[in-house]
Amino acid sequence: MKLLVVEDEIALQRSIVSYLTDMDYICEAATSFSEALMKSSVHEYDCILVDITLPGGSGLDLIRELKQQHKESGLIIISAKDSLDDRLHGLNLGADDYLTKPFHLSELNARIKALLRRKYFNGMQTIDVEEITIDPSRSAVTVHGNEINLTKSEYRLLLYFVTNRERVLSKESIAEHIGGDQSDMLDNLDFIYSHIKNLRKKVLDAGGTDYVKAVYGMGYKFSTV
Amino acid sequence: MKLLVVEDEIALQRSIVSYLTDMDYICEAATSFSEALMKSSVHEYDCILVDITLPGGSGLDLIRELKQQHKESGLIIISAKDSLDDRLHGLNLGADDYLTKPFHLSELNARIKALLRRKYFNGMQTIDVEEITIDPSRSAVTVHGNEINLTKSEYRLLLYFVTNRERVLSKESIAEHIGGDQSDMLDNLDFIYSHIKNLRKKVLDAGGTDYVKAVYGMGYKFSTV
DNA sequence: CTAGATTTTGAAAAAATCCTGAAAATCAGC
DNA sequence: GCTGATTTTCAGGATTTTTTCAAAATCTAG
Repeated sequence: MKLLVVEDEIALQRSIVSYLTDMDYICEAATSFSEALMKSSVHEYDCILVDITLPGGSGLDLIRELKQQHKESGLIIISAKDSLDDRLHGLNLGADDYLTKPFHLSELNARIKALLRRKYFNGMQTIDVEEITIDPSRSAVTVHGNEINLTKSEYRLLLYFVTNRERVLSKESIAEHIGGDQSDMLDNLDFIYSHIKNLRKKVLDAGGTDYVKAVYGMGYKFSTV
Repeated sequence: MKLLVVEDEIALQRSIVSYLTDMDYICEAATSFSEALMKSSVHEYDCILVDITLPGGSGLDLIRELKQQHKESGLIIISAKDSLDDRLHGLNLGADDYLTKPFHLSELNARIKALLRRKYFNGMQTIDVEEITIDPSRSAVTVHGNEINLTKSEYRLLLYFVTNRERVLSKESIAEHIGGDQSDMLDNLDFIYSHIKNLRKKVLDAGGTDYVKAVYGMGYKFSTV
């Protein structure tokens, strides 16, 4: 399996490449958009990792280009940004998964493995967490294969959770990711409770497990471990 | 943690330095443009506070210089002006945060804390001290690999300790770091005893060592030597 | 060694947070 | 404009954490 790592922070790039090489992947690296495009036009990669916070142009454009050039390559976004728009945008442009910095290399490895398995075994572009599957292109969610009906807020909430697994997410940041654009509504975050309650209920009613754990005083964590 | 305070109003400079020293930061001060550049070229500071209304040259130029000189230092602008332009300008030149006069010292402290946290903990995978491992991205703490469950205050306390190893931390500064946001006047610091007791107990129960040493009459020191 | 100050400890009061159910407000489609 | 769905607010009770308090243990100065 051959990978391309597009990352301008040399230290991070090195540690990623080193780790993935140890995992028996064949790795190449690029530090800029142009280099990434050039390399990907010559070689065929099973999976491309892209840091969309790369300087010198929007990373999202690179994703569009890469996806056009190499429809077969899996695409994983690495981002320092914490913005829902960027993620949805990236996923809509055809990325298969994404990872928010900082991340564990083992987590990256797991994502790559999952992506390659999906890519080569069923070709579905979905985010899978245990019995929950999210299809961002359709904004559809299934539990044990049965589709459940989520409201927009619940869907955003779930997406924010599953893309930040095992992390403690503050109610403030959750509110931002549900609310969309309004950033100065710090007065009352109680509506979070309702959305979490409703999401939990729908997942449980569909026979799923409640992975949403409250972390007292800190927020919530979507934990499958 | 080492800070440089660039402020020409002596009274304000004194009160800032005095307060931040109480918070157990190591502080140095500069009263002019040239002094700031000189000091910053000799020492490496974790964070530099700049009053951009400094006489003898535009403070924004100083920011540009400082940022060129020391890309690693965090940079917080202090200004009497309340203009959006100045703020944007400063941030565009590479400042990390911005504070408008007059401000509460506790507010300044909060900004510094947040900046240092971003600077040092984002991108860092874990903080390891002997058998204790802290994963800031997950707010998780393990002792000998076993996760222990800390409350918010205990977690903040531990984080403050491990990032200031071998230094005596006053009860006042510890209280500040636990309290987080509201920080006016803390008449009674006894609650620290409870948090320290609980943190010690949880670490010991997990088979760890108690590195929290009381320094009679001075405060506490997290010492592994 | 003693006296006074400081730290430790346990327990109880106070405060904060989370969960739930239901009502009020808002939004979207017709 | 109406109607149903969605979002937000609100109040209670349950739970957890934080803070207070007082007694016991420990420490330092003199």
